[in-house]
Amino acid sequence: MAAARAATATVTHYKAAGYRYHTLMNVSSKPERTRLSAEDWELAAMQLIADQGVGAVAVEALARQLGVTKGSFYWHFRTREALLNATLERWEQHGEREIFSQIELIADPRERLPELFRRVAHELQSHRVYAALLKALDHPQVVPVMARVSQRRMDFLTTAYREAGLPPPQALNRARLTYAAYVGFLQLNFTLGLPRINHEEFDAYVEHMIATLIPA
Amino acid sequence: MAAARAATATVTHYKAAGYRYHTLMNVSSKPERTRLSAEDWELAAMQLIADQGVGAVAVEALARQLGVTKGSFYWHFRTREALLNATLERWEQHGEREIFSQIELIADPRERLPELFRRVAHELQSHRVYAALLKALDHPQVVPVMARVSQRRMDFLTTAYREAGLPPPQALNRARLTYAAYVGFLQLNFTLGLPRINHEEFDAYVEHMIATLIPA
DNA sequence: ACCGATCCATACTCATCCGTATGGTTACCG
DNA sequence: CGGTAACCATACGGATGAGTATGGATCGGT
Repeated sequence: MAAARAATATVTHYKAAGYRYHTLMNVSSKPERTRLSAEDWELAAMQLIADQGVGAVAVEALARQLGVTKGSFYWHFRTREALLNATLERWEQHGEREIFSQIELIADPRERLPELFRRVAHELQSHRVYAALLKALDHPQVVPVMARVSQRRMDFLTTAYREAGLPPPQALNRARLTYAAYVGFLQLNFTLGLPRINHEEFDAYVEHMIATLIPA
Repeated sequence: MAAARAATATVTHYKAAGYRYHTLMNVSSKPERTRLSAEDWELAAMQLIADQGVGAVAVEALARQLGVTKGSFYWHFRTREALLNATLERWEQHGEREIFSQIELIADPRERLPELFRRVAHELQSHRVYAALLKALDHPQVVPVMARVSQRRMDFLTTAYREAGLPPPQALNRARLTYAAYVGFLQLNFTLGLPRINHEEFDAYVEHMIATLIPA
């Protein structure tokens, strides 16, 4: 009765850099399962959030996807809520280093903002979790996380605009405008699929953003 | 056994202008129920969407709020999906006339955009449904509606920017940027509650938007 | 080789919510 | 005033998903 296990196989870990690797690529042979850890559940949950939103994080569905049953889950986590919190916290930690570490290496403050825009624009796959979390703000667990993350990013933008020459009050408003444009863009694209903008036109849009929002 | 009826009373119809009026304001007296129509259910659903999102539209919850039972609902609608579709369609119809009818009366194209910005900014209560619908784009029923509405608004913005003097390609990109800023602003405010911006500072932000996005 | 700790499967309970069936009540019309 | 259609209540069935109980399997250390 231990069949129906290698059914849904493709796991494709979210940034599985350096983690334990027991993804099963084979089609219908032995599942070659390793035992799972709490981390595995969190990563799978994160992937699920990116693909289908926070609401899709159900323990039985996750268990099927990982090739186990609920029994495993409730050993690692006390409740579904606990998994969500752990996953969100992991995302918050991991996500901070993603952009800021790279950007702060750019010496010239004038070049920092355009470069930030271009990089963010071309790394969209990494922002799918953020977009999914935006749509889940009615869920009380995600609100504080998103509030912290958004605040930090806004602060970053504000100082960047100041360093680019804007007087403080304008810098704050420009940061608000920029961040709102970023958030809105996420929504209007890979959640709503507005007239699927193509590559070169997208680049033109990014350059237009830079020209409009960043002071010469 | 017909008690537990005047429990949840406050209905506060969404724009109940000219509709049948059987909202019960009294606290604990007779509910003075009139019989319901399909329209009543749609309005209540719309209110619920604005308050708690699309996912909260459950027929038994709605029935409780309206002081009836499911039996009523399934007389007016074949299914829950049907109610959602009807509600969304009603919103789409009703929402179109809301802004455009007023704005197109403004003769000078140069004044049209700033005026649009100011009005939209001060009528935020009316955009709560739109914000809730943005968070429900994983729900297949809302996607086509939002696609149509967003496309129409984008087109409106694009021609407005052209009339304000921008060359066509720039006008399109500026419209994209503006609309993204609008959408993002909705998210970051009454779903996420970022540092609750106050009134005068908010006006300053709107003027900053106008100065930044609208060509002199 | 054994044994305790770790990990997982099976089989439940319980709550929620959509939808159906059916009979009762209220309004309206001739 | 009587009857038909519109409206609603009650009581189901069935599906889903969270959480619990408990015993079996597996791993690591000694």
